Amino acid sequence: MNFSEIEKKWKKRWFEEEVFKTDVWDFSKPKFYALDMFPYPSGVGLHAGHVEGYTATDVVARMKRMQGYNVLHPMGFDSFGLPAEQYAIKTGNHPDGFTEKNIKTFKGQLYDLGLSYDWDKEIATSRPDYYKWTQWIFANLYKDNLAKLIDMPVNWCEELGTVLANDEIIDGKSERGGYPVIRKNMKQWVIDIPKYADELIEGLDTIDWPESTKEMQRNWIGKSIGALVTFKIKGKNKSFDVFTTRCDTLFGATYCVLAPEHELVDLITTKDKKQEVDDYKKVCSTKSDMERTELNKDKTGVFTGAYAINPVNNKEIPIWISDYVLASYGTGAIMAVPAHDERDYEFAKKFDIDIIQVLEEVTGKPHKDETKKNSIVAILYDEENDKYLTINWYDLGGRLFVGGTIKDKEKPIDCAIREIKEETGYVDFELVTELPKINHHYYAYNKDKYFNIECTGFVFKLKSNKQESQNLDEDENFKVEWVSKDKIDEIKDELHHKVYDYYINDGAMIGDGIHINSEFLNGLNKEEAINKMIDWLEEHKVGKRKVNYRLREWIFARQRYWGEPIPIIHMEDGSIEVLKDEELPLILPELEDYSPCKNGTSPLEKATNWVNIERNGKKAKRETSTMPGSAGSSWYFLRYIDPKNDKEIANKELLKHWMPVDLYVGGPEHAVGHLLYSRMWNRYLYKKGISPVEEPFKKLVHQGMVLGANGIKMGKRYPEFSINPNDIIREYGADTLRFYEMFMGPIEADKPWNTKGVEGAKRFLDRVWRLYESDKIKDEDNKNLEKVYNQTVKKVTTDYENLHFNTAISQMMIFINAVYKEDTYPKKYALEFLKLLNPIAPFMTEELWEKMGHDKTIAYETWPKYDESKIKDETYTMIVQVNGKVRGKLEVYSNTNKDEMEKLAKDIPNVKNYIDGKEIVKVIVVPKKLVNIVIK
RNA sequence: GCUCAUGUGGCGGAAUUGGUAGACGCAUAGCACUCAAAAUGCUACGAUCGUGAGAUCAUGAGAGUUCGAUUCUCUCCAUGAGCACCA
Repeated sequence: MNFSEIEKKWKKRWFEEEVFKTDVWDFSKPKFYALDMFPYPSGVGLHAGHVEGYTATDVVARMKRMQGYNVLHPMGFDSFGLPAEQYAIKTGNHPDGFTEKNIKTFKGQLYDLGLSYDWDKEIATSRPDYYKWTQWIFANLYKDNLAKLIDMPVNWCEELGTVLANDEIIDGKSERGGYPVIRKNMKQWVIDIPKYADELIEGLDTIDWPESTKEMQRNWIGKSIGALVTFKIKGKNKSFDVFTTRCDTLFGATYCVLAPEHELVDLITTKDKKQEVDDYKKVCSTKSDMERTELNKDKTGVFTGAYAINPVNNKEIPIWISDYVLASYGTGAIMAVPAHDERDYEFAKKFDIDIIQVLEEVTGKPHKDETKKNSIVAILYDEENDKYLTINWYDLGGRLFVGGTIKDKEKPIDCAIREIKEETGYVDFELVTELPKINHHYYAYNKDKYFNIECTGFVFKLKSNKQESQNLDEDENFKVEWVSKDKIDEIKDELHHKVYDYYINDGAMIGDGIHINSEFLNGLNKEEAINKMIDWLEEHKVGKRKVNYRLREWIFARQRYWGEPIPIIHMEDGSIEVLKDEELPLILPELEDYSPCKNGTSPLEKATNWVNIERNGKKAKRETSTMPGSAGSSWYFLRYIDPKNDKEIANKELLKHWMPVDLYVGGPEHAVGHLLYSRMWNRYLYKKGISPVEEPFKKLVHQGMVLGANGIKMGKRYPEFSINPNDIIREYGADTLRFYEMFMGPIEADKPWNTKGVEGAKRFLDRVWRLYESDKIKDEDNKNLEKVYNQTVKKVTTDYENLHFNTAISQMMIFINAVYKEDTYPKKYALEFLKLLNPIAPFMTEELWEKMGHDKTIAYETWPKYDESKIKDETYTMIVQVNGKVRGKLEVYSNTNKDEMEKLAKDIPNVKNYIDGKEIVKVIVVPKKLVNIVIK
């Protein structure tokens, strides 16, 4: 097979005859919209990962055409971006030329791959006839108050000279280039995406997307339900709100923290603390995000000297400032409950602030007749020998720590000291820490009684071995033993074990339990208490239910040249005007020098004639920021439907017919960026009556990464293991490349490249080719192939539908292997098989189709059908198990009933060996599958 | 730390309303064709024991549910992705 000749021939024919051109106005057939994430046209060209994703949609698109769908399968280019800009800076040439040249290269490669795109629908985000509408959408967002200019802290990258969005930052460094990013206050254009937060979460339930991607979007939006609580400031007629998800722990709030940037800080700080507070604020402001998170896990903060009033009990609690509270989340202020929050616990420990437990964990099972009592569990640790003091009760309860019941009016700590002395005789030790109380239910066999105890745990350190005589009751019959850590596992008692857990994990009690020290909440669990507290807060007008989101405004301005100009004019009087529809597109001006301005303003500042204009007889300046890369890609799926329309985004009737996208394939790296922004813009356009659907992408699939032959990501690091699709096409042909990439494994998985596998793919396609050149193809039937043929049609069809290309291919291999074993290959099967293979190997199947006497393309032939009755067998292999292990197989008729199956099974010699002389306990018969005989 | 995904032969992978583990391919070995090689066609191919029939073990580790678990539950380990002081 001369693949390069064949591929050349068919590329030419498909192009000249416009075989894949879609008439979008043809509504007579059902529609199918198969979309790829369009590439950024870099100079490097396509990589192996593109090939996989693009081939996948192409296979489905080709099958759908044959199934009678009108298929829209377009491609375009996300052509604004940094590399073109950097090229422009370096050479002084306009980035447009560079971009269009790269687009040409890309298109050539996409043609070479045999992808059945309708190039009539091509778009590029950097072309004015496209970005006119990006600007139009922005103008409308502005008019609808969803695009705003606000003063806000932003991620500023000095080296790139621009502001970055959160998803453009990785580990505190810029995604492109890896430069440091700091926080800085700037006037910024933002899109108010949080307004759509709830809808964007709810919409996820209606679409067929990978669960992990949906989850990522949910986390990114970060909805949390809680309450706003108002705290008054002592001695001042002021108050502040805090956001909390745990208002049930309000009785345990022992201090409050404001973010250093909080507006109230200066107003409430007392004179004596002013210097300290100012110093701290200064330190925080110079810290970058990275320093605040990565390098500074250790809590810092200062006391303001002011006190807040806890609204539930009117207690005065100190107000601190600390950078562990973020100005940008919630209200920039928190109530701290150190007993039940890790961070507050750490902070309180460091600054010696009160810790009040208001929730205790429940262990054991409650019983209706319980006796209440208070008790202690004491852990005594001998640091010198790294051993713990335990008491071994042997059969009467196993190994335990020291424990005991608190007597009347005794303090828990005194009880613990007394019990250690009485039970073990040790007297010289000191308290290390007191652990959270536990609410424990248990049954005491020796007393035949149910108890409910509130138990306090203590940890002591042994100071010396000094020992006095024990003071034991008669029934106290045990051995005192010092044991090392690994022996602690012998402690099976739930209560004692829990106490030890608290000791090991030293920290706040985060889990659920019942409330204590909380007046009207006492005895309630977390959920009940939260609801009751919110009711109480609302009733007393000191708080209310509140939902908070992690999602922030989408920063929509970049200080770069190569992006859509923002269609905004700043008037001399400070007012803002938005360009009218007929003024669009606002075209990027050409520059002498495309490099960024030193002072951090956009390169467009240099286009003075363009910037400084007169409007309505007054002086005015154009906005010089441009839009981020994700602007043009947030709506392109709408434009493909009607790309040349200069009156509107796209014709409404066409949109109504073609949306939503039926299949969208692209890399998982866009899980939150592009895929969230697109959903928001589409939702906005839906509300404007432009997009006909709430969700633009009905089904989404992520292709995995194609790794180098070493199993490591391809790239600059290991160029020797990198694969260039061009080379593969030249050496093996596009059909082989497509076939191999589809056969590698599941589309979503990361898979290493294997050149031997490519050769195997080529070998199979050659094998098919030879079969069609052989004289086996005859105009007669071959019953032997009937079953496997129908199975193959069925499996390939459903597997393509579900994007399981690897198993579809393996079925086609099974079919071809079967044909090779036969002397005749019925012509009708031979023709139908070409259709099955065509979506994956379009070039050679077109050629073979033609060789078999057709002058029209195979692309619109009718997809093969299968006959279910031909797949079903008259017989099947019945499995016979004894105690779940396969001991025999038997070919039986499909209509064999249960009794017969059992009888036949028992007659198999090997089975007999196992069951003879044994008692048969049970026989499980699964019709059409197996018989399992259970013996004793 | 949190969330999610994944873990099966020498390798890529198949099989999940729980029912023959390893389809298909790669690699390897053997046979045929050939003067020979390549190509091609056919055969074998998880491990261990056994001449064989067959047996035992085996789907990251450990437990559990079940007549039966790669598939369900719990705990742990490893890898990958995302989030990361989000109150």
